[in-house]
Amino acid sequence: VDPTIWKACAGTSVQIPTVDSRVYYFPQGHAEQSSSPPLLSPLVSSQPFILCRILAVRFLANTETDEVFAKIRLVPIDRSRDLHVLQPSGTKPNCVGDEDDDDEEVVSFAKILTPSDANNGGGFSVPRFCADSIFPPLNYAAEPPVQTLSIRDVHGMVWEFRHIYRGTPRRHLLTTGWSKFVNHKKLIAGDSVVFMRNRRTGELFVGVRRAVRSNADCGGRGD
Amino acid sequence: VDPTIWKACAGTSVQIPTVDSRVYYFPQGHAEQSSSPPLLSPLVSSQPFILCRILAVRFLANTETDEVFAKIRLVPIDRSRDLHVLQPSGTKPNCVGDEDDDDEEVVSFAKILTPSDANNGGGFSVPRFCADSIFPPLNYAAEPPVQTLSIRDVHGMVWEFRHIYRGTPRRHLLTTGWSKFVNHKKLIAGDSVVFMRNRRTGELFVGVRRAVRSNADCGGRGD
DNA sequence: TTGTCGGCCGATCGCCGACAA
DNA sequence: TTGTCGGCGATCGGCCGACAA
Repeated sequence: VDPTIWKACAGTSVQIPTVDSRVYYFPQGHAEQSSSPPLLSPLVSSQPFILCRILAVRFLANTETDEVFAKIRLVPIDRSRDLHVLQPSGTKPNCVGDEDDDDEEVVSFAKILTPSDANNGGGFSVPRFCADSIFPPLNYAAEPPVQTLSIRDVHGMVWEFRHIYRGTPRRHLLTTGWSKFVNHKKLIAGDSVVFMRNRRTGELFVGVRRAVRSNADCGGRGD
Repeated sequence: VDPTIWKACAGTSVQIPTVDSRVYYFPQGHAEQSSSPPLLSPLVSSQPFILCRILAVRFLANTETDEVFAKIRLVPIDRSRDLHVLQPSGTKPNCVGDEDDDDEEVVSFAKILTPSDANNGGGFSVPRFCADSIFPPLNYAAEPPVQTLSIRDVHGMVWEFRHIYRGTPRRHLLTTGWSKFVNHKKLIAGDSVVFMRNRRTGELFVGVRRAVRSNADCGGRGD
């Protein structure tokens, strides 16, 4: 996944350290968060934290859920032992050297899906700011102003959406194509979509953030 | 899976040897047919065939495809080494001692699905013989004669079908419920369904046989 | 006897403006 | 500005008899 798109999908609360920077690795925290706890030697897991150098960072996305995550390869600074570490998105090692490398070549906008966006007649209310700053300008002379957007997801798959400006009062909507997207990505109210535009090329991208579900939200809906 | 139901699903061309009978095990054939070739010691795989005794037979069904298969545990007769062997349905070891244990407590009928059965308006043409010999008799005094059949698949899941006798000329059809079954089992024209009735209890069962697809049939339809 | 077709009816999908928060 | 609602037209699923193989 392109790192800039990846960062826009992950959001600004996620900071990934750069290669060669130094971080503290917390074995305990890694074991608690990982679905498949890492195999660590007792020597490693007995330490509360270990100063490491970052060898490599890979920006990835889950094939099924579209959720972004990074694989960060660490090497202890006082030892030569090599570790593979899976770093869940939304968390980060405590960075010692933190470099902000924001070139802002991608502008993005995120919206939490309302029940109407996720459930009802297959439409999406586009906030005015998103339509103005992300989508190509409509021809407002036309009646109604309408265009078809081709938007790439993190896998490179292209989705088409009918973008129309209508209703009284006027508002921006995504209609045809939206419902298929929601169903395919299994989005529900509370999840977020992220629309992005590359400032240079004008290319559009769409990402997905799943809502953090508390146990209470998980009832019913077994399939 | 109940062995009698299993056998009806597999069809008469499949013969599974009984426990304690002796068979020849062909390592080469096993390796060629298995999707995950067995790990065999060179001593075993270098032999063309090995006389074995059958320790245990388990009748199973694939959770996704409903296809039946058996796990047969063998032990070489001249050695004490123990092997786990997956026996694909539709093939069999060459039986030395073959016992036919058919008590015929289940009567079955198989039909290859026509395009109309699989694709069109959600109906299934029930061959007269199947309706007469497998399904409970309809009340032909009613207009139209109709009943709801509750039929169990190999996993024990119950499916409901509306069985009606109508049209000119009259014929047996499965209507409501059939389409859901076809979609859930991902059946296409050329596949078969097997209807079974337990003579003693009258209980109904339904099984599925996938058509053997040549490479030419596999084009398109990627999902 | 049974495979396929066109007709037709009802359910669902999804686009729409109205309205209010 | 935008979330939700009811209306309604188009589409689709699926039940039907006709007809022919």
